[in-house]
Amino acid sequence: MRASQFFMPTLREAPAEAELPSHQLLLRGGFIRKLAAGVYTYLPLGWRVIRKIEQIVREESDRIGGIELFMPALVPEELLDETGRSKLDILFKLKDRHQRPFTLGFTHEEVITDIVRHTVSSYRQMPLLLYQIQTKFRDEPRPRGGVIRAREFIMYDGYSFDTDEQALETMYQKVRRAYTRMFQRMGLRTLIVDAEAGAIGGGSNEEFMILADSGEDKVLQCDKSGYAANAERCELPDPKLTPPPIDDVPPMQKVDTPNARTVEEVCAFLNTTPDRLVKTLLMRVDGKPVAALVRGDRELNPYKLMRAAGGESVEMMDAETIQHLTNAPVGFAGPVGLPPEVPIYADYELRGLQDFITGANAPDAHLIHVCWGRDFPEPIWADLRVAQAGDPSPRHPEGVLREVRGIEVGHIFQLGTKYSQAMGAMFTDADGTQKPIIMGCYGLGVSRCLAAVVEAHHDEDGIRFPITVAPFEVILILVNPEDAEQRAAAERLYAELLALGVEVLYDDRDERSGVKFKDADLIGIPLQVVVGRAVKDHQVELRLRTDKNPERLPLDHAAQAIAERIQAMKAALQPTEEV
RNA sequence: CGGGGCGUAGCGCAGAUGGCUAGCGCGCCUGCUUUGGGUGCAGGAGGUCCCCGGUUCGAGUCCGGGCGCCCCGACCA
Repeated sequence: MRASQFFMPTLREAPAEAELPSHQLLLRGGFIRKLAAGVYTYLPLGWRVIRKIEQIVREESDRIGGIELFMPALVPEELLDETGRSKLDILFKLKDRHQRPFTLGFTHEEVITDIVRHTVSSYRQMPLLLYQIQTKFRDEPRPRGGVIRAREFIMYDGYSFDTDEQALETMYQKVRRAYTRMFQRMGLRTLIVDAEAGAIGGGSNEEFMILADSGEDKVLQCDKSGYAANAERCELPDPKLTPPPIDDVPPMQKVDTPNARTVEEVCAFLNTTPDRLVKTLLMRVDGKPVAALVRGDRELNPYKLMRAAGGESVEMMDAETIQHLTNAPVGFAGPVGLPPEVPIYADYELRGLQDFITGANAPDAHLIHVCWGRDFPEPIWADLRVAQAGDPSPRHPEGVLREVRGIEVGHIFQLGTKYSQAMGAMFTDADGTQKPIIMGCYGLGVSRCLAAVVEAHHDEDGIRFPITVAPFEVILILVNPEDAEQRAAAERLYAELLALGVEVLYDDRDERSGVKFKDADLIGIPLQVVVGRAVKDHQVELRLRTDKNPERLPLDHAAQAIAERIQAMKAALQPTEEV
């Protein structure tokens, strides 16, 4: 491609709207352009990278037997009614001319399950792995960081169908290895972490994170074992604390705490510290009221409560019900005197705490000298609090959790029968019985990977693309277009590189050399070939975007040498993981 | 949805206390110049000052309402 004929509007200054390096560089380099919040055009350079990423994802999916198809972006809302997901607030909704409600596809479990329930009826038709690469629509509450979190974005989504849990596990592990290979090929070093399933649901699931300080997700990593988990999922061990003796604890006593609702306010009022307080959170698990106790300086992880209570959904209780249950406004709930039908769960840590302060279930009042087992029944002990850096590892006795930040680029799920059950996707097994199909689903953010690659590979001059996803492999810089000798050499080398199948961007623009060098660095092409003054010696210069020391090549052999160099650079990104 | 910030030329910005033809840098166009890291000189084009309403002799500037965008948090596949 000749740069003079190409469309690459680079910017000297970064637009003020961009803060993350990847966002700034993609904008400046002419890879993307914003149309609305979280809605982006992929300009030619960006689109070339997207297509490279897609191709890697395709090849690795096909390698493990995946079959590509393409589903509609328009999804009838009633299909999502079957699983209850039509209620999700991130859906873009619209109506057709007959006022029939549609949504724009945000993920396609229902659509693929609809196809499969009408076409797969025998165990002989499985295992099956179907996938697509398609634009997804999610009306995110807060789009962020350019294409990192967009409202319209390109996603790979794969769906597997198996006859039993064992087969699903085999499939899941295959996809997991394929993902590892995909990211390796893109030059992304990923960390696989345990995760929350969110709106997708189902059983065990893992996220692929690339580590970056700008990442949205908090990841906790054990420094002794290989355990790593999204902070929202991270388990904590039962410290097996011995309850302190309560013989000398004075009787429970009600004290007035006017307008003191938050932990800070109560502590200030009673002149104590948050670790002497026990917070009582009233929640609903599968719609039923549940109380959760955590220490005042801790945070409840609602998903942990949900799992401890054996439920599938969890939400905060509304203020009205809290008022009704506790006879007090929000802020004064406590475990003492709750209706017996409200089960009380408490974090493991509280087993080692007695003589604490809680809400009194009365307006403007708290209780002091409270003891569990004495003033209210012994609660159900469970791991309930949000893990944080410095907490003990759940997998190693001496391990400590450390916090890192990550960008989630992939998420894989063992769904089980969540969708097949809800939508009636059944098959006949070898023994003639009807069973629900066992599903898995696998998402990978293609457009997010574009940003992630830049986030992981840049310096102060611009992007440093790994050769496997670079928009071009080589940029051929003609220093002085007026110089006939240079021009002839560049034209010749350009033709030779094209003939060898090299993806080359030939900067033949009528610009000063400085502009060309700056642009070359900015857009991050991994190999720069400079046709300049060395032409007098029948030589050109080859330099790497990552190492500016030039190497001189004789013009006659330059094309071949460059092609070989590209092969070597690609080989270095070949995945090590086998499937 | 809560908190903070911003909206003036394609991009980055300046335009106290209301006042004349609304500025600067970059980019763009023309000519010359220059050709190994965003060259220099000269000339030029380009604006519903986010929108609506109000106050005023007069509003980019003040007031009211709205919209858009960014950041932090909540949320998140």
